[in-house]
Amino acid sequence: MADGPTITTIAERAGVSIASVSRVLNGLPTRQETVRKVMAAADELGYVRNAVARSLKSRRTHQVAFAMADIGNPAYLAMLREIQPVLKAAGYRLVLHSTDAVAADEIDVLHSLGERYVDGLIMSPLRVTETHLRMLATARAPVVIIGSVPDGTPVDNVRADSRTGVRLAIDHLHMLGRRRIGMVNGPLDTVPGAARGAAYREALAAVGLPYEEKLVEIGDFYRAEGRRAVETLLRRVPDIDALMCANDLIALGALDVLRAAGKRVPQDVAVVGMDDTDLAAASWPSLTSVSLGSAERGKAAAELLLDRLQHGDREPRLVTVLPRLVVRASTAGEGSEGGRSS
Amino acid sequence: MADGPTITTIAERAGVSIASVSRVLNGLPTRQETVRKVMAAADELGYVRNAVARSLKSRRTHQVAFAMADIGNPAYLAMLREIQPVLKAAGYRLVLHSTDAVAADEIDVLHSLGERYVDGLIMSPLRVTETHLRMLATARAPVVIIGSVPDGTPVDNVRADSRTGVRLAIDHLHMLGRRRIGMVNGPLDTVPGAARGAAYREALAAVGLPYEEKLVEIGDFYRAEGRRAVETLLRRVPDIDALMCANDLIALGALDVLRAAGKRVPQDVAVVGMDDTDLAAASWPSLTSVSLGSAERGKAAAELLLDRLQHGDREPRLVTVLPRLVVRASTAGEGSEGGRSS
DNA sequence: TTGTAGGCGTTATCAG
DNA sequence: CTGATAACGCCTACAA
Repeated sequence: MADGPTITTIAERAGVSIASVSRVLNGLPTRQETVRKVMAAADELGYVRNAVARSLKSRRTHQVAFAMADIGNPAYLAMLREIQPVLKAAGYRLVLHSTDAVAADEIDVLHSLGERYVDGLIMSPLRVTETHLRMLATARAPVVIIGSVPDGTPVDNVRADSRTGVRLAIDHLHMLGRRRIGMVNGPLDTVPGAARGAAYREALAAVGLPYEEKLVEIGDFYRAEGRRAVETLLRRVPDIDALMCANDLIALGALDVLRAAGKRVPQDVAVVGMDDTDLAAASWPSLTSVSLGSAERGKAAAELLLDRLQHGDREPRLVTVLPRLVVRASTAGEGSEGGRSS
Repeated sequence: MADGPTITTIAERAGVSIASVSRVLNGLPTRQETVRKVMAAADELGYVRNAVARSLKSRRTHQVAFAMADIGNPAYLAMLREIQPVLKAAGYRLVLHSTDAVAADEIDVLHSLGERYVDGLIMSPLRVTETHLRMLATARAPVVIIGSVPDGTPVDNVRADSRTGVRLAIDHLHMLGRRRIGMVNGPLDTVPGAARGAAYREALAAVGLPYEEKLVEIGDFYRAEGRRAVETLLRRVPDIDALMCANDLIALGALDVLRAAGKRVPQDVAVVGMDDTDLAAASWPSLTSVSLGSAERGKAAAELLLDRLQHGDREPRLVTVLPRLVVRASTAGEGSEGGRSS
């Protein structure tokens, strides 16, 4: 752990100037003899370039940050799994932030962009405040937002279409004959919470079902909250026959509660989740879920960012990923597993 | 995205020297009037410290790297979930690497430590080669290894005890009356593969069962490989009555195949996984699994590293995390879920 | 082809 | 208390 050699050390050892060392190290035209001497010295000393000094000079860190709302949510991990290799292939390191959906932490990340320790940022905020927008407008490095931002915000944006997603789920449940379809949502002041709540209402209308407040319960996007919410809902509407859950974690909480209450899934109550995470396929019974394309969104975000890092300014771009209903046992019964329809 | 202000910009604006600006920004004793002027200028300009320049000078980046073998394996994600908050709380950023268990990539990470873009490294190698050891011995920043390294390697080390873990599982299966207990392992040239293979043999001996080669199948630590291996095993030994799988992904693959083959779990074949990932609790049937304490190991690793970053040199330390058998439906039958015993 | 020197943005030393 | 000034390690004109 001794202090490492620098180009100065090498220069002395090889009996040349630091400029020559730098040239050799960067493959610039140099006399063979000099190249040899420098390489030899570098090898013997076990020289490794100092990335920090290099960044200071070049104004590029070859690092990109990914700020996710909740590192414990497999939907974000699915994004991470796609983002990482794309960046790695392009020679970028990935710096991770978990903001726990705390707006202040997100602002913090945005702020720290100014510190220039990364060349760009991919961010997935749950709430988008005025402050977010102001900071995005003045960010000192390219930002890609996974989630929705108002039109005109000068950043690249990758969106899910949870509205259509909810619609697919409700149609499915309706076709299965369900008529008392409840919704377990996350906070309404979050972007996804608001979108999914509105979509639920719309989708019910589309199939001719009335919207009833008693069928809706708001919690948070975690499994424990899902349990709590479904307990409440079940007490209020004992004969509820379907549950549209705003994400898979909530849906798993629902399965827990239903099992404990002796309700059969899907015979008594059908359950649909959202995000189609690994957990959906592995749960018991396996969970019908609306895929919002977490993986695709992650990949698209990484590619948008890379493109901007490489080709600089251009119009902000918007990518929308289409949802897909993945039908499994929690709505389709024992027999049919893994069927897919769009 | 214009070029940001530097302390020089501020100095000009405030009519003081850059030295004074630096002092104010770092809270060193300064005249009130100067403080005011500098802060005002900094605010107006929206100044943010340049982390790169700061690192060059201070020789600290406040970044730590985590190199995991497979970002798609929930066991590593469980570690990540613990590591991240610990580092964050201490003011460190986390840089992520996924090496996909390719030794060359791991060497690469170790090598890039010399670039000094991080202050330390947590690494979880599947294979430990001579080169690994040589590089660990000369690493230019503190390294914590999650996994086993030979005694005497000058790094902090957090270990699981998969030997005892396998033993717990085999005892459990034996007590349930299983006598043809197969093993689906990962590559034997990996540290965990070797350990678990040997442990299986030992554990069988301990309960008085013979070791039979036909009961063992080697694949890789992925679900698809688990499927393949179990298909082979099932063809070779149709009346096998239990499967010890080297991790949860393999075990899920086993469940897939058994279901397709019309075998009931656990009545016909009992299945045990390892790592006790989220997937184990959520699978169908839920999976009995040996917890090797992924979360605890991650946390311990982060704490060891922080401690070393803060208190410098000391003897390398070894932390061993104890395994725990988590019994679920895949061995205990429909009725009993989530029981725990050590 | 090579070396000298300046600068990237900070921090820290040392006179004033 | 403040202002020059010299590092930190590297890259790159520019001059030799």
